[in-house]
Amino acid sequence: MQENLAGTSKAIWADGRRALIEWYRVNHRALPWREKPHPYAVWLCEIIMQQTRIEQGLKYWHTFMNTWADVHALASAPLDEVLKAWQGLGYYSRARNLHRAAQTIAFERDGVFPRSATEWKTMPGVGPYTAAAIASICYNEPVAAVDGNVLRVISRYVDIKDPIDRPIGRKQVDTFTAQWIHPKEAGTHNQAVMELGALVCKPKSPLCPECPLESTCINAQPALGTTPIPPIKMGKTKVKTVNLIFNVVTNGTHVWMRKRPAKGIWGGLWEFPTQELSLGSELPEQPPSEAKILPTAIRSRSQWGEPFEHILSHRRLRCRFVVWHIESEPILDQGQWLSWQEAEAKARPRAIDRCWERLEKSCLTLDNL
DNA sequence: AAACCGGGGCG
DNA sequence: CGCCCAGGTTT
Repeated sequence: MQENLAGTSKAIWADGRRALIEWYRVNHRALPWREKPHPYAVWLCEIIMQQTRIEQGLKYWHTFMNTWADVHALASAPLDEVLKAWQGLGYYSRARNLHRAAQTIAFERDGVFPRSATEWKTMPGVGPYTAAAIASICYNEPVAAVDGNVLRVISRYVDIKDPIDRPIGRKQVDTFTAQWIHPKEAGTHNQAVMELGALVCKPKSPLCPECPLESTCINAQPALGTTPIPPIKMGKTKVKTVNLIFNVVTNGTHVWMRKRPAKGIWGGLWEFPTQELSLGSELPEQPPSEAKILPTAIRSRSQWGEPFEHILSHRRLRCRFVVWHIESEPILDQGQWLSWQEAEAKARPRAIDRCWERLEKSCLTLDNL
């Protein structure tokens, strides 16, 4: 593959690069951080957009920019408020790392952003892709930003036969892009490859006839709807099924909630006390025994919510909540009483939010208890 | 090298 | 229902 970069093919890749950048200037989507790239806006955007579609992340980016206009404001905000603004986006460690990096930049670097990709990589939450993206977009440092789009586009373009989700295929993409990156317009070039992947070189049914790289692409398809072409991928880790019972303990005005530990799934978010049922067991038809969850409750009564499913990338959650109306304070391991209004203001996982919606629908919150 | 870590959208 | 998304961190 490296030898393809030498000799005659080198001129071909250069032609493709020129055509690609020209295509980008005409066809790129207008995104707010593209007009005048500022490190804060670009960094924030890159963190939010990790494993996230632009359309989904865009409103979060606006919320963050409007709420915390610069790195000092973000660094001074309570982490809980940052997590609340992040609620619903997923991968919550991104929010915690974003906040930590903001504090480093604001308090230890006096507000001075890193400049090189190498320097950016020392920030929590900033890996090889994000560091290259920021350094190239903001400073035109000639480093290749390789994301999911780039892996797909390049593996097709230079016909990589090894799985790109394994080190062997990944290395070949890195080797090519490192030499292909435009020396003077790295930011435009990187964004052009990604934009091409999003708009033209799509995972299924790529639009080869519209592609600026068609004439130099080894895998270009003559017509639409033809045989799928690389990337070759190995694989998907198996999804495990877990049964969860969310215990909504309330005395009418307040609800018992607890904050999850900072690391692990849904780190730092608030939840109802949750029981994980043993693997393979069915979701029970009857509420769990009162003694197990509310050892000291007096005169409680319970109501089932209807079962629902919540899908994560690596888990299939079969969920059900049970509402415990109690008249005395429960003794639980951790957590605290929150008014429904206070609880509403806490950052919650989507699965807990699903319970919330159903509780509201059954008029169980606030008024109608 | 593989697992973990969310949530949404689309064919 | 499987696949993918402007990936990084931990084991």
